[in-house]
Amino acid sequence: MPELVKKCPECGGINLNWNKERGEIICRDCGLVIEEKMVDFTQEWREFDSEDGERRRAGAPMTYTQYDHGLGTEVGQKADLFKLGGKDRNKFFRLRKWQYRISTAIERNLKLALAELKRVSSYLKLPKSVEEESARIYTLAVQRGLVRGRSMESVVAGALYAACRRHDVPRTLDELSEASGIEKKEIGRTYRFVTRELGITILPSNPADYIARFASSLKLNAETQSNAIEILERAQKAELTSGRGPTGIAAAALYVAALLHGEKRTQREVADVAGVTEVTIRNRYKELLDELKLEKEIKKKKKARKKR
DNA sequence: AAGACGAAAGTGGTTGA
DNA sequence: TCAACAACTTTCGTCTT
Repeated sequence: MPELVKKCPECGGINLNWNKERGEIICRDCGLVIEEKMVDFTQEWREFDSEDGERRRAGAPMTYTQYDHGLGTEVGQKADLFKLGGKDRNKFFRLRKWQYRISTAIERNLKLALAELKRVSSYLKLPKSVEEESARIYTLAVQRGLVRGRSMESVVAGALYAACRRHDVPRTLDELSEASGIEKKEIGRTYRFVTRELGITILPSNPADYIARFASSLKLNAETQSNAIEILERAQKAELTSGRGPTGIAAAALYVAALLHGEKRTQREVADVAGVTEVTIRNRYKELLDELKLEKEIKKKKKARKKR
């Protein structure tokens, strides 16, 4: 936990939960997401085998976010020139030419793409692990020639979207779209294409993964939030969730939970943060009421309000 | 007047013949 | 490759608070 944040600015509670993977600090008392999208400060050593503890002294960790995996060697250093005699100097130029040739179109493409990837990733403040994963996916995509016929940016966005999903830090297509400037449709298309071609299996994202983020932007308290998750679990048991958009379900669960806790939000407000329409919320909401027998509770609430 | 509700038509994607 | 289909959106009129 970084030292900067010790208390929750909302309720003053010190019971904070730092979720490194998601880059979030969540107040257990009031549910406020204090440092959403915070960068992950932990180092990534996972490229190394842990059997040999000394190994980490061998250099910086290999990383996919450097276009040559951080292992590149420059042949063209000027200082070396003066150490060489005439013959060797020819050799030097030959080597340099060779080096130039192998820095193929692929590598140049990668260099550009990874710059773009970093840009978008930092705009969304995604954890390093996700950035790494998406860089890996993009690299594979380039090697398989999947970028041909598609814009580099859209493939980058697709890779990021996939990586987010794999790490259970889902971002909506809308968010990716805003960050990358690529149309939602296009991102979805390349995302599907790339994952299919690379044989990457991605489970449908869990609606619960969206709750914390949505609840935070709606400024709902922790009780409401955990209630929403509870509703979600019941919905899953009633098989209301399969085939539906996870964001819509999450939004509806939050909407109901907010009603039940007397922190009513309009359908529009909830719809906006979840990136769905009111109609979808209504449909999910209705299903929730039907299947989970929540009508009574809602009616109770209404009566309670009338009394006042 | 704003919010909630629901019907109807349209969109983009999946599936199965 | 095409048609049927499900989920979701857009739009719009009506009812409720």
